[in-house]
Amino acid sequence: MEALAATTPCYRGQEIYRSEDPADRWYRIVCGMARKCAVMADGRRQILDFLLPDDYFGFTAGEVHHCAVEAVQESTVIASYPRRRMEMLADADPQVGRRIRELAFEASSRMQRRILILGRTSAVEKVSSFLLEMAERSSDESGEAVGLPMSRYDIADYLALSTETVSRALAALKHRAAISLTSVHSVRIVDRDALEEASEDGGPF
Amino acid sequence: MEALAATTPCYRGQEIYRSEDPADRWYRIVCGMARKCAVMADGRRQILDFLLPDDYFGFTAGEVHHCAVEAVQESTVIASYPRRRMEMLADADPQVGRRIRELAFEASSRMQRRILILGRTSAVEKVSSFLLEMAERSSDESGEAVGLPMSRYDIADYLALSTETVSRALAALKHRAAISLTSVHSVRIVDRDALEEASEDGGPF
DNA sequence: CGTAGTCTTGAGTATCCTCAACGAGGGTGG
DNA sequence: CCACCCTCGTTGAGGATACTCAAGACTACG
Repeated sequence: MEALAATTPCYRGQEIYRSEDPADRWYRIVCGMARKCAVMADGRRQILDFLLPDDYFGFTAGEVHHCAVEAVQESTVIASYPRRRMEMLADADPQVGRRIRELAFEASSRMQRRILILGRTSAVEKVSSFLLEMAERSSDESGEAVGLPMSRYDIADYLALSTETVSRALAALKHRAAISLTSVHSVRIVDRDALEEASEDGGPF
Repeated sequence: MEALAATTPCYRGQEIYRSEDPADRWYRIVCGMARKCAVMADGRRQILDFLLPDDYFGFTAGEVHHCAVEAVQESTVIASYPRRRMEMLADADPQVGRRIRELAFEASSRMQRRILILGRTSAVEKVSSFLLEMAERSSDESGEAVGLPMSRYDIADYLALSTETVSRALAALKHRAAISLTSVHSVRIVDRDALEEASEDGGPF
């Protein structure tokens, strides 16, 4: 598989593909971060997923993409695979075919987890769940410090909230001593139990 | 594929599988309707998907299911396929393997559409989008009558709203002459343009 | 060091949720 | 066949939450 891969460095904000582009390649994040987004008729943007290292994306049954993917960080590196040749490879090699199926199932599971987060009612619940998700996925484990390279606006579009509400929810969690903001784009989980509790019942105070 | 299928009739509310059950079969709705749901720690329920005829489900990369599936309608019929043997079949027959991949990609796309609906901000937008989605998926085209066999509570858990708000949104759409309620569980789309406008459409897919 | 963009905080308003009561079907048993 | 009950659906009033608008603080970058 990797023999067919092409790696591309991307600058901050670069579009890896756009909505309606032909879906003739599959992709994987090598390092950095990207966002999968859709723009609605009225101009509002919705972020469907943040893509982290080793996440695959660009899979579709049809011939075109239905959303865009853009690099979030400077120096994000993308590996891409020619779709037709990968499909031929999957047809020829059951092991590859099985791996692709698993990747597709995982993508589906990730979307389901997203729905569970969006289904949470309060803003604090959403933001807490988001932080726990990012902590688990980035799996730095470096003292529970979680990098949030995306903007607050990105987070808001991801959680279907306003930027102000995201800010306020972070402030509330900080006030509860569940997290601390080491910098604007780096959160440290101080009290994981408190954060998990906030992600479940989120009730104020 | 179909040679290995077992078909099972289900009564209303019957569990096809539960959360944490071993994931050793794949499924397809033959007729009727089912709901995929997750229960959170505090007892609240979230409906991740409504499953309509010819929808496949039960795919997962892991060994257990992470949510439950229950029949919504009386006399829902489910076809199920032994996972191991299907995987062997997919390994042996590239055509089958390709089909399974496509089904997985489609499941992922459906989840993405769900996220776009949940990301909509107002209740009327959510309900309008939901009705349009159901109309498209059931594809009756019988005078634009859409069957809603699930309860209002189910719809509420699907859209992350309260039952009362779902009722009010339906009443509002009725008042705008976008829909009419032929019965409690059947909606007729009177003015599709008005409904699409209410959903602030433009979402891709 | 200055500027532009991002982030935070505040005040007021709109929306949705909670609580509550009432009405409509669908079964069941008398 | 009717009365009854139980669930589900609708409607209303009040309160909580998040959004909008606005201004100030901070950061990144030239």
